Amino acid sequence: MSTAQHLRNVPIFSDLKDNDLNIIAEKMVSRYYEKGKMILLEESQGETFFIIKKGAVKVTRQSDDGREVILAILGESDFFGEMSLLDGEGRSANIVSNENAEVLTLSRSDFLDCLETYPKIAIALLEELAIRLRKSDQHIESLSLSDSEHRIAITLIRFAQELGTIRKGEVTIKNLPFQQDIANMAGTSRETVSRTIKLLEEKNLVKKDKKDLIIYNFDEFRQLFS
Amino acid sequence: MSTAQHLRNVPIFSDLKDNDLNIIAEKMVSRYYEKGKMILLEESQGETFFIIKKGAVKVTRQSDDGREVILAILGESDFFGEMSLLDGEGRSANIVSNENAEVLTLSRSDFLDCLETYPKIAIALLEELAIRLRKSDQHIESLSLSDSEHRIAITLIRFAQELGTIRKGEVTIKNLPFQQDIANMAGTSRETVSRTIKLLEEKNLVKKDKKDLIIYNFDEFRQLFS
DNA sequence: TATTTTATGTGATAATCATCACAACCACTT
DNA sequence: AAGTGGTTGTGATGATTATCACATAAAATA
Repeated sequence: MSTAQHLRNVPIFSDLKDNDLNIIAEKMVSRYYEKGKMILLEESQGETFFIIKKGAVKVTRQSDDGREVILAILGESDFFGEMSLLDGEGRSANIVSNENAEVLTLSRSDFLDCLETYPKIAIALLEELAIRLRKSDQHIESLSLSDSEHRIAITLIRFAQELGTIRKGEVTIKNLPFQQDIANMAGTSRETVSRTIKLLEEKNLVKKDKKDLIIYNFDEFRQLFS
Repeated sequence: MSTAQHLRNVPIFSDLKDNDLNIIAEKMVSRYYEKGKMILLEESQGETFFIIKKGAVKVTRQSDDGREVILAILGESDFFGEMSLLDGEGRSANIVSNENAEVLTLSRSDFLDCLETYPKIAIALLEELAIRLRKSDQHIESLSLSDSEHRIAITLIRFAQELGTIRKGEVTIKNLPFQQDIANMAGTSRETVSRTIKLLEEKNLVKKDKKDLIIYNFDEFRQLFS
């Protein structure tokens, strides 16, 4: 698939004419990262905008003693790196490839030019940031007000929404992330995730199937926990 | 002061020519809210963009059982309401006036027109959303990784940055919010806030002075807790 | 297949912190 | 000055959950 065709799937570019899309596509450069590689380092200067062509990345923040929070897991057609381009501050999060990943990159100046030249892109980007802000707000609420069972359930809901496939009300999360990663998203410990998933199984709300997790009744599950 | 002059102080409008500013100013309508009034209700449809002319508002989310999280406290020249205008979703937060407040409002269509007509506004707005997203990320990190003392200290730092005045490294937060509000921002209980501030006083890091709070050495304080 | 590494399950224990229950305090109002 | 409503201080208690310490399982590598 050509670069332009990939861009077509990215929400912020989907409004553009083929012609304009090609112009942008030509400015983009592909890069590859092996699993576990650091793509962006916290505190470094942000000079690049990234679009995920293939694979997935983790957006994390780390404390001095090495514990990490996972702010988000991004997948194909998602983008990142825009924040420090927009406000000029340094990076505030680390980005690590979660699988072998291929990304398209755009330089700072090309990115900013795009925004000036195509107001539609700026508006679509605003929309995307609003969605992310909304998710962050929910995340903050759940960390502040919920106990660990709820926080973990909400984290599973997030995964279901981003990576799940639905079949008659039953959602299957293929390749559920490691318990440690779930814990880092839910703001709890790995052991608590283990115990809580067992608990949810005992309540007949979910079932583990090898590397997958099935939520029997997604609507009910959401009702229960959010 | 005229409406246009007020707009001049709002970051997203500050790049405009006087002429354009006046055109926008004419479309805006003033509204007043007494202390404690609900300005925007969660779940209602978002149809208006607001700029705070005078006073302050709390951005909150509430759980079924009535507990609330404070996501932010906004003051003069800050704005809100843009999220559901941008992504078309319903409101995700409540907005309550924290003091008697006066706001300027712009209708959905006028707001969206602005963005189309003046790309500079869209870009400035992107910048502002990026800053907010960054703050949210920090908030999430602190809720996930820190104990209550750190979370409360970080909340005080947020207040110091938004409402504080500096004098030779010493920051005074005038009119420190109620302990209950601090607790709702820090994701802890009112009692813990009381005990923790006492603890910080015993460590000679801060001092209470009637309704104000003084942080003796702001840089050191930040170093210690973030 | 055997071996090593990585991930998960589970009990026991201790630490943190929310909650309850008041007392004390402060700022207004009457 | 006394009363009232809202805010803050503080002890006692119990619940939740992190942490430690392994056992088990599964995956990767030799």
